[in-house]
Amino acid sequence: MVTLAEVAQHAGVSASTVSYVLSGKRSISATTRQRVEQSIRELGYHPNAGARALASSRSNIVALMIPLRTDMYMPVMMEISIAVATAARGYGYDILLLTGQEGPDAVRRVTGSGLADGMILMDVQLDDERLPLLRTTKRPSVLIGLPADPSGLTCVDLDWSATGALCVDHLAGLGHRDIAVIGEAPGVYERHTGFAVRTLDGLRERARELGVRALHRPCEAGYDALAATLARIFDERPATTGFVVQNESAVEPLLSLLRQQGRAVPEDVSVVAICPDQVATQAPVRLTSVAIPAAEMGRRAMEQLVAKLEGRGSAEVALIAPELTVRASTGPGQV
Amino acid sequence: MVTLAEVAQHAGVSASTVSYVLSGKRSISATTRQRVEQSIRELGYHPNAGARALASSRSNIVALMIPLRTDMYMPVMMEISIAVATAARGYGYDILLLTGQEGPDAVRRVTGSGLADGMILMDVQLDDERLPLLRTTKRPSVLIGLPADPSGLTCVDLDWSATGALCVDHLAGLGHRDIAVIGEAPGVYERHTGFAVRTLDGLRERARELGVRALHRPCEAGYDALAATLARIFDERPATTGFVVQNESAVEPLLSLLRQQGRAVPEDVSVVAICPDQVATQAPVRLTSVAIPAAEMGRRAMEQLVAKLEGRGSAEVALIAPELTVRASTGPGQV
DNA sequence: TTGAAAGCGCTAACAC
DNA sequence: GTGTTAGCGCTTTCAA
Repeated sequence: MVTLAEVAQHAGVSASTVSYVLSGKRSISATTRQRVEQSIRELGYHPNAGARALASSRSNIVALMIPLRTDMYMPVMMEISIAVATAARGYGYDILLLTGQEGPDAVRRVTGSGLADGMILMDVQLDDERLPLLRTTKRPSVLIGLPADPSGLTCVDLDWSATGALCVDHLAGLGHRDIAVIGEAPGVYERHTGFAVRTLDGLRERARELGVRALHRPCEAGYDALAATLARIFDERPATTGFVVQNESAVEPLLSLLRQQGRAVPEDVSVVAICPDQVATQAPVRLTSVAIPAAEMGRRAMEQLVAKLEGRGSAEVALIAPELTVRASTGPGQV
Repeated sequence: MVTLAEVAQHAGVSASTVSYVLSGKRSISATTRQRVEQSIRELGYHPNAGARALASSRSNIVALMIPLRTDMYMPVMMEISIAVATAARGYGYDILLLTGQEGPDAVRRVTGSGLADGMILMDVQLDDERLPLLRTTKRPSVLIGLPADPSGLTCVDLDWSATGALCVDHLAGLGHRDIAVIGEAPGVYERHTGFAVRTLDGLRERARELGVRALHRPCEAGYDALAATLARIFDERPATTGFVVQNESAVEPLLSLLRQQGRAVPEDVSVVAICPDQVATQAPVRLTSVAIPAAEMGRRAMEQLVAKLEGRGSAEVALIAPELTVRASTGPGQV
């Protein structure tokens, strides 16, 4: 293993000079720099991460806590993770992957050991049990998601409440008066997962304002579960002409079933989805949808974290405005 | 920040004693151990990761390289990652998440800096450019996937070749003579991704042995792409009665289209899928399928890696035998 | 069963 | 612009 001292000797300079060439923390003459860089290349030197972390008390690692659950839509989680990791490398950080299984203990462990300089948390619940810890730790953190009380925390999230409202706006604007919401699995609401609850709240409030009826039904993954849910909906509200779907695994089954039942989309029934664009555009009917900007969320979370790590930036909530793209699944309701 | 020295002082013992209590590498009297553990708890001590890594030259971190691409089925990647991370914690390791974007350089960086003690690589191509490096590095690694030449490497994978053969066996056994294979996106084959190529090879060979005709068509994600692919297949081989699908995003569209065309599954046409059980059981027709044992692959990869890290275990290929579960999507072919 | 002490490789004062 | 050096907090001989 090549050490900094060996590089220094090879280049005929002192250890600190090599260190400063690497960090750029003080000016170095062009010739010295070149000599050092040459030696580094020739010897194949790589700075030792542990020694660096010990001496500088910075690991250049950021922890990312992902959910362990299987009722969340994995591609979105994955896209966020990849965006975080990619952005992190751009700032010189690596990502430590933590699953939610350790819960708050993981925060303590990572934070206490100096393993990571900061952390990003996904799958935030309204009353998340990790929050008290985050507020007291000196290590910076960023949430992807918005808890009930974000005070003292930095959060990045889609504005889910506005997303719900936007869906109603669109359908109501087209003349739909009876809307059904096909939601995430029941467990998601039972855990008080922020995005699902807020979407519903925003949607219901706007519906009330506009005098539209909104019926919400959670739905497990799979064709059969959706079939049952759909049957119940038409049973309770036969006049339903508009659907809002916030459940990726329900999208295809829904379209398929409506078709089988002879309900044409968008002539008889309109569907708005809250899902990644990829899902919306790959469905049998191109779906009018509010996109989930997974990559942007990941990227912005990392940006915020770096700002905090560098002493800039502070506790704040950054909500991304939802955008609804009209495609082929929505049309006029009753005239 | 609490240090080991402070704990030692508080407990009235030497630093080395505290260290040995923590590592268990030498016997400690019960009373001493209790005193030390008490102090650790009272002071809220967490060993510093950097110092540990520096002194022991082991970071207790394992790198996991995941693909950056979006044409792989994310839920499987995610499930593998979670299984790896979960297993890792059980062995006292944390996971460093690397995306494929840095390519071989990531291997060099992580390996050279001592950031990770070993690594696990996903999305392995037959002629993967990272392999030469892995063979020469002293740091242990495990591939999830099987390259063309696995010599000197440790690999864990589903036996994809046997998987392909198994699908043909099943369909041929039911009397189908004309089989169509709906595969992954073209790019997956163009990159020579191991699992896709091997599945196809195994399938074709068995088809030849059994005198069955097999037509392979790659397929991009999405409803429209599948519709085009399906049309071509029936155009070229109108007598096709059996399908093998190795493309999760094609499953629902396929069933939906067959239904629309009046081809009943399994009465007119049989479908075997190669996909996670979750996909197979949630489809509108419960699919006969060969499961992708994502969690098992992740767990076993981590097991192998730990074995190598501890000096046990060595280069070897561990193939998981495929299992075909008969469900409702396959039935007798022409009589 | 325990202690003392020499590093591990790097960073960042502090000197010049 | 560059060199010297004192740690960073832990592991692990060596010695008792």
